[in-house]
Amino acid sequence: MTGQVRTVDGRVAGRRGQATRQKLLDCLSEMLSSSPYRDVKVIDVARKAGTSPATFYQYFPDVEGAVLEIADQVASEGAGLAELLAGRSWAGKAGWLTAQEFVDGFLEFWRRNDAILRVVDLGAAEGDKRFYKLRMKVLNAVNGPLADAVAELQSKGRVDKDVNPAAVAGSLVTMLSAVASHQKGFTSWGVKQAELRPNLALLVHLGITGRKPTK
Amino acid sequence: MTGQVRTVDGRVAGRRGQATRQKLLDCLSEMLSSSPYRDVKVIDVARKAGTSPATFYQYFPDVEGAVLEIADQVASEGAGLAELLAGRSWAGKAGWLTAQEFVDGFLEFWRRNDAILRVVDLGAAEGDKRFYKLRMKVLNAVNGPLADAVAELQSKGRVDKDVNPAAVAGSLVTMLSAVASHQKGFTSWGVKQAELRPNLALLVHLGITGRKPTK
DNA sequence: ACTTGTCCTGTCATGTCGTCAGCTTACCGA
DNA sequence: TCGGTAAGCTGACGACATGACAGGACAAGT
Repeated sequence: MTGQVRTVDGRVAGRRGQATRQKLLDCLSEMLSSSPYRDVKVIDVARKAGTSPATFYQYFPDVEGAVLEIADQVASEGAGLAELLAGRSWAGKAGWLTAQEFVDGFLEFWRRNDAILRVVDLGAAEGDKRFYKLRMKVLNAVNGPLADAVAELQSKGRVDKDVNPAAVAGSLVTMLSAVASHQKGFTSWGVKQAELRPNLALLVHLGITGRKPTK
Repeated sequence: MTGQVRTVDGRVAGRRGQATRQKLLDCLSEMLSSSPYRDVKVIDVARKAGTSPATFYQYFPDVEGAVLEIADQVASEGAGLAELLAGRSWAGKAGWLTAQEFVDGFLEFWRRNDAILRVVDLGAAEGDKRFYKLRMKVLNAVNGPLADAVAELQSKGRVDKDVNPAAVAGSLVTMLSAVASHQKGFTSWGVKQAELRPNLALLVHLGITGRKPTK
C-alpha cells in the first residue's frame, strides 16, 4: 500500500537496503531520547549504525527527513488513541471511568514516544507544515470524539450554549500533551506522577461535562 | 544589581561594547521569530547586526548562551504575571472576571514573547536545567497564586478534599502556555482566536473552583 | 602626541555537511 | 558455472560554520 521504499536517487531498496535504512531510523530514534534534537549529527547516527554518513544520505535527504519518517510511524500509531473514546459514556460513574482511562492511555502513549513527539511539537510550533500535519493527525484522533461528546451534551442542554466544543476539546488535548512533555516539571511543584493522573482526569471531566465526576 | 556586563574573556564591557552586545541580542531575538532555532547561525546573527562572528564570540560562548540571556530577561518580565492574580476573588461574577483577565494577560504575554518561550519550552522538555529553571520562574509566578486559590477554596469545603491544588494549577498553567504556542492549530479545528479565550477562561474557572462561572 | 584599555576583525585549524565516482556485493537467467 | 545488472556502500572532496587568536582601530585621559 505504501509503495516501494526508495533511495534518494530513485533506486528501489532491497532486503539489505531496507535493513540498513531501518537500522539508521532506530539509531536516530534512540539518539533523540538521549540528546537534544539540535545536537544530533548525521555522522553520529551513521557511526552508531555501523555505517558511513554517505549511506545515510542515500536513504534520507537530511536528519529532518528521517525524523519525519519516524514521526509518521508514531502518528499512525497515535491514530489508535481514538479507541480510548469510541462508544464511551460521559455520564455518571461511567463518565469518570472514561476520563480516567482516556488520560491514562493518552499519557502512556506520549510517554512511550516522548522524544519524537517533542520534536514534532516544536516543529509544529515553529510553523513547519509537515510537523504540523503530523501533530494534527495524532491530536485529531482524540479531539474529534471529545468535541463530539461536548456537542452531544450541549444538544441535551447539559452544557451551556456558548461553549465551543472544539475549543474546549482542543484545549484539553493540548493540555494533556503538554503536561506529558513536562511531567518532570510537576515534581518540583511537589506533585507525584500518581497524583497527577486523577487530577488531570478531573479537569478533563469538568471540561467535557461541566460537572464534577460522581465517583 | 546584575553586576557588570563582561566579555567571555573577562573584560568589562564599556558603552560601545554594551551597545553591540545588545544589538546582537536584538538581532538574535528577531531571527528566532522568523526561523527555526536550529537554523540560527552565529554568522547570520553577526551579519544582521553589521558585525563579525568573532565579535559575537566575545560576548557569548555560543548561540545558546545568548538565547539564555534573552530568556532571562523575558522570564524576569514574566514574573510580573503574578499581578494578574494578586488579591483577586474567585467567587461569583468577580471570579469569572478574574479568570478572563488572567487568561487574557497570560496569552498576551506568551504571544508577545512567542519565539523565545518556545525555545525555553523545548530546552526544558529536553532536560536542560538552565531552561527548565527559567520556565519555572515564569510558571511559578502564576502557579503559586492559583494553587493557593484552590487550597483556600478547599479549606472552605467548596472544593473536594482529594484534589491536589498544585497538580490542578500546574495543569492549567501548562495548558495555557501550550495553547498559546499552538494557537494556529486551533484555527484548523475551526476555532477562532476570539472564541478560544472565553473557553479557556471557562476551563480555568472550572478547574480552580470546580463550578461553572456566574456570568 | 602618547599611553592605556576597550573594541573589532582577518585569518586559520577544526569538524560537519552533503555529493559523487567508483568499488563491492547480491541476485538472476542462460 | 558464469557473466550481467542493479543494489549497496564508502573514500574523498569542496563548501561552510565554528571558535580561537593576534593584531589593528578607536576613544579617553594625560
